[in-house]
Amino acid sequence: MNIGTVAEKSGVSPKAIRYYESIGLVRPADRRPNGYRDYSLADMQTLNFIKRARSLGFSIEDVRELLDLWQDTSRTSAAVKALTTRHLEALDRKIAELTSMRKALADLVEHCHGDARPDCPILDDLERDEALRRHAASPGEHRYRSHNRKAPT
Amino acid sequence: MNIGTVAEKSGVSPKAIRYYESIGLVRPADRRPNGYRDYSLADMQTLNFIKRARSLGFSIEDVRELLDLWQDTSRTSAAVKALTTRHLEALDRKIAELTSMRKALADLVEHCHGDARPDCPILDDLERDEALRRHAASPGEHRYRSHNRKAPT
DNA sequence: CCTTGACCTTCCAGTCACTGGAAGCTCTAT
DNA sequence: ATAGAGCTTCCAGTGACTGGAAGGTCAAGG
Repeated sequence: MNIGTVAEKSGVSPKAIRYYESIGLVRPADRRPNGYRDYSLADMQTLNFIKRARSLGFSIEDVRELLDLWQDTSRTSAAVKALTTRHLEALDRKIAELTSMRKALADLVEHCHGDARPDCPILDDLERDEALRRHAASPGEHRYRSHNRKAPT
Repeated sequence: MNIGTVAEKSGVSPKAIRYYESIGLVRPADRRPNGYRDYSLADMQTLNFIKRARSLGFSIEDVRELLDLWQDTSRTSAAVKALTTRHLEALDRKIAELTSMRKALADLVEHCHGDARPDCPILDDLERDEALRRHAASPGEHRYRSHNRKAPT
């Protein structure tokens, strides 16, 4: 199988496949007399495995470990679970971070009139220094009243 | 103010400040006779603004636009809101993507015994090709029964 | 037989937002 | 005088590729 064929079937681009080979994630492909890479069904399975792992957000280094475990018949499921749990926890941290950003932004967007006037609570928030932002957590809408000053030059 | 001082006060590292200058995000700092950069309070306010915008997940290019809007007294709050809404939507997409990964992983982790045996539903999932994975969505636990085969060599 | 176009090859550059480190100059305190 | 901290510039590296250039190969059609 040529690289284009295996790429299409596995959903991994030819560029990515060559890249994986160059970093030693997959073993170097066999070559035909004309120099073209030649892939077997087993190679395609490996690429599918990688594709799926990547789509679950595992890093290349994680995938390297997962491939090792997959290949190793004397692995323990505990090792696989530990690796996966670690990744899951990292995902949770990332989701929490983004969700916190999302919340702050939604809050800001909600209070911006979005009209032709320049007053904007979003810019007010960005401009405000951190200590003030913490104190500004009191209830009521007055904290969104615009009090822009000229930007520093 | 030296770069180290303004870095500490703004929470932006000296490296990052120099980087921002090099890409034209902030105007070149004044220099003292000895060649050291010299920062004003206004410069620090700009750095604070950038710091806060970055912490809300805005890209550098977004921050560039936000700074322009901030500096522009004839801006409209509609423009600021549009930019922010665009970013908010991107965040939502990212969160949805990560949450979907998280769900799949949590499902997998839950069904992995995590003991000394090699059977592992996580590896089974990674190994399974996509068409099969879709079909395997039937209820019941049998779909997690391990049926590892030797890894391709 | 020749051409066209789709493949394939390698290698280099660029992405994003910095950080690390080297080599060298300046300042402050002892 | 010297030590150590802080400043300068510049180059390289990060992650996981993608884009593109320059050139070889293959299959089909005229």
